[in-house]
Amino acid sequence: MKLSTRGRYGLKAMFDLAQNYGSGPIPLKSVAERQDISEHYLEQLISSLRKAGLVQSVRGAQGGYTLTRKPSEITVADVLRVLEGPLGLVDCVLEQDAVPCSRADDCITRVVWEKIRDNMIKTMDSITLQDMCEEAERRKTKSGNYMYYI
Amino acid sequence: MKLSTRGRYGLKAMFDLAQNYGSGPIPLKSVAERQDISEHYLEQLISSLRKAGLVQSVRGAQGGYTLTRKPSEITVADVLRVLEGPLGLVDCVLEQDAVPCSRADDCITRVVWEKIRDNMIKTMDSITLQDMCEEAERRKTKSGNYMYYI
DNA sequence: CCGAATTCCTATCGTTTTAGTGGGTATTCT
DNA sequence: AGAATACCCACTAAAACGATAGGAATTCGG
Repeated sequence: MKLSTRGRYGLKAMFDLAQNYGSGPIPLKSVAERQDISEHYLEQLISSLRKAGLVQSVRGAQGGYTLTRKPSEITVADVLRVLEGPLGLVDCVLEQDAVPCSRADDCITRVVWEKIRDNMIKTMDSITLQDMCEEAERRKTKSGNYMYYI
Repeated sequence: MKLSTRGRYGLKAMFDLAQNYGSGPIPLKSVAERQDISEHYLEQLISSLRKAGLVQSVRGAQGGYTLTRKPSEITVADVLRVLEGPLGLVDCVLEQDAVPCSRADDCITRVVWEKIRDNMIKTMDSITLQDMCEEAERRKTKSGNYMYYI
């Protein structure tokens, strides 16, 4: 029931771009270093994100990636859908292209998976990259205050 | 982000035992047939469930498995914990034995995974095998009524 | 105009996990 | 005795995972 590294790394990268939103294109190398991810592997993930329209790229020296929308307009669900595929814990209740099982009509476990999926999506939809940046800000402030006490 | 067949088949099997709760030991063969699962494979799953104390077995002819608690006292989360391991979408926020990452202190994505985990568990904790049996009952009744209209 | 920085692309690969199957032994009921 | 059942350990084919390899194309700065 684990997320793959695609989703984990991808969200980290998107969060990084959100934190640097407004500073022009961010080279992937710096994202990879800050987030401690293999740059080459991250390339593949960001490629998916670009094709999905969540980021845009500038090629050549001084190039890099930027979010195509404001951090407040990109949710965790948006990112995970691109990198992990349609959301849902089992194939028969995916948001998109669900693969129905033979006994879909009277399958009770299916009802369970649907409930879990809906709750999961609700949570993922409710968190934006902006929220994550604000949380990071709060923490920075906290530890900043802490410094004054030393 | 998919559940493995362990969790899927296991919940089906537990639901089957719940529907037959009170009818003495249910042979695995019949569960496997009704739920359309390889009996030999299901053996391995039920073995985990037995060791975890969710079912008990009676050996020999006319033997089989029964739930150790009432269906109302077994939740979906109970079953999935046994078959899928500690709940959580990423290793660093598992309920049990979480594997902290290097930057656990200021990892913001971690906060996101925690929220998702908590919501998922809340949902899974709220659904019992009893609930599933009642849902099945409702459907049976419905299709029964439907027959009268033809 | 050159060279460094960067995105972009396709292929390959070792490891781990998954979803079983095989081939039995032990126990209990009829 | 014989059938039905639980129980156990090993094995395996296929898929998924998490990269790595090796470059081509583009763009900026000096």
